[in-house]
Amino acid sequence: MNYWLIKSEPHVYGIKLLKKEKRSPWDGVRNYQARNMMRDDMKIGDFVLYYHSNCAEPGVVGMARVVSEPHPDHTQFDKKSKYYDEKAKEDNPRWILVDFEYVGEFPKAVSLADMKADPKLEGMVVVRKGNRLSISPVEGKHFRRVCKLGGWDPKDD
DNA sequence: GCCAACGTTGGC
DNA sequence: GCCAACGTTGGC
Repeated sequence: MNYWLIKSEPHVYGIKLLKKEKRSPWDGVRNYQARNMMRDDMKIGDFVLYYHSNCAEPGVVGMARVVSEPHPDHTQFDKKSKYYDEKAKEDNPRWILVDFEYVGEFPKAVSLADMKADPKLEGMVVVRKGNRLSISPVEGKHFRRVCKLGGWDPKDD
């Protein structure tokens, strides 16, 4: 079992929208490190901390789960999409993603400030200065700590 | 292959 | 809106 953190901007695709749609392909990722993690390392059933970025109070707001094998991001072939990539071909896709499923909202959000202030979360990728990766691996001990801070019982998973 | 210029992310 | 960090692009 691996744990992850994914960032999304709440005004673009917030956790409320994932809740409504139940599951979603994580399209639009155009960073090779993030792609490689989805393509090579994510497994069905892995738990994912859902993080809101670029907003008044950035932080982890809930839980999601990997629910698909890796497959091509269809937006790379769509000329009308802002994520269209002219170098990507149907028989040789460049961008690969997985689908995530809504699991739940935390009873209380865990803000970035809270995480930075918690000695138990030292070293976690998301609290590191200058971190811009939209997907990052999370250690089990950090995952459990964030759940605890959010009032989320991992036994519910 | 180096590296300057440029673009994007995202906290503040 | 500012700016630090850092990925990407393209000239050479």
